[in-house]
Amino acid sequence: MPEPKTFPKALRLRSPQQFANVYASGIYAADQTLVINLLANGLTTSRMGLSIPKLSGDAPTRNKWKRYCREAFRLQQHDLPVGIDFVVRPRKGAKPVADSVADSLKALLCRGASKLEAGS
RNA sequence: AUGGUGGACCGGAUGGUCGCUGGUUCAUUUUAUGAACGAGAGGAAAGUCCGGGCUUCACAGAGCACGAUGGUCGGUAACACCGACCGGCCGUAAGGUCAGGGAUAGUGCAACAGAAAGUAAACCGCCCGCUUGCGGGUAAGGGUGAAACGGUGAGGUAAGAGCUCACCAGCAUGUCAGGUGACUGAUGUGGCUAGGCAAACCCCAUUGGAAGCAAGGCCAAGCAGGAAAGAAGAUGGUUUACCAUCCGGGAGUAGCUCGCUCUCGUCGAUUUCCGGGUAGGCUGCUUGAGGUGGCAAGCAAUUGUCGUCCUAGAUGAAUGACCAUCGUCACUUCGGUGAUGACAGAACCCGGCUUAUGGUCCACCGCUCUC
RNA sequence: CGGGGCGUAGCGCAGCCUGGUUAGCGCGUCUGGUUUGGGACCAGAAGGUCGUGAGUUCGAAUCCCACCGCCCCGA
Repeated sequence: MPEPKTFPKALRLRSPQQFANVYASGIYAADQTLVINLLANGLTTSRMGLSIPKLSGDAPTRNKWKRYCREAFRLQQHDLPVGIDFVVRPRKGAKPVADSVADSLKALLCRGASKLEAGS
């Protein structure tokens, strides 16, 4: 029986306070596609927040970013490190492509998790 | 076939798997979780350029100021929108386009050139006089300019001139006919010339209260106040606390004045400055000038009536990903292969306008060729 | 949702309100002079769709309208 690949509200960051905490940690990882800020949350699951600025493009383009990021997290969530709050934002100038977003998310989270352990 | 003009429509369809948002029902039931069912971006959702609905501000009352609109008639909840018609301009035409009221209400503007740029004016020229350079007459001719105070002909004269006359153009004004009207057609009179720019100020007519769903209403939670400035009282009723009138101060009526409302008059309204708390939930929130089909009225915009349908409500913010079949397009070795797009994403809701953009169809016009 | 401002030479600005004759100023660039050479200095030159498109006017950077881009406020 495979684990359910859902994405309810409990797996999202929803308040300005949560976002501020993540940014305050100062730990991040980046590549050609994405930039991710991380913070250990002490829970058994990871939670994702999205920050798509106006510079990323017009409204349809920003929607694409959000949907690709959510899809990437939903489908891969059981292969990713747990107990992390993180905020995803697109790299300046990058184009929203589904495959590269998924690869980038996984690689950056693994890298960020090891950084968190090293820091603590 | 080719070039053009105007208009209408569409914005892929069906099924499956995994997700997301909110709705209804059921189950567990403290929050919540699960299951089933059915719903889930646009023609422009955009720009925010107009007009409304709705809500609040307490009165929306007057005058001034400020803004908007500007052919006529109609449509509409309303408009700067739409329809029909009238007039000017552009186009061979189909058609397009126009802030399209007023220049004898007033003030103003016109560089350079040119003699002169607006109650006209004499540079050259023409004519007369005296005389070798001036005085007078003259707007027919030259030249300048975007624009120069009507055109043609005849009379007239020293030379000329609407100086006079005829016709034409144009202006003002009256009558008749048609039209609801803008206006059109015909005709008379006047005086011979009145120029352009009001997207220059302005005048005229019509019209506009302001702010916006972060409006507004309800609930929960939470905190701490301090400093400075600061007006004028009087009379009457009279159970020393209120009421009434006058006077004065302040606030509101997002410009000013009046008016109106509220409030205070030393036990201190109010204003300014510093500091402190909250940034949660519910509601407004989707059934509406609503869509769609028939019939009727109207040239049309649109309206009436009957039937039928219920069709997004998010809030770190849903509407997505993959697969199959069909459709469409491109390439093609006719087996297939590839693409499935362009502009673009609801945030209180409608009516328009503007801008962006892929395609299909229809009607009409010009030219050439063929039958 | 509401309000305001800007766009002119490579850069920073003026001119716009009140339309007109060659669209100016500073820095920078180029050429020449001066110097052994450079800098500084002196002389001269080049460089402009006035954001885009329509309109009003004889004439538009200027007035009017629409659009594009950028910036800043308020709730």
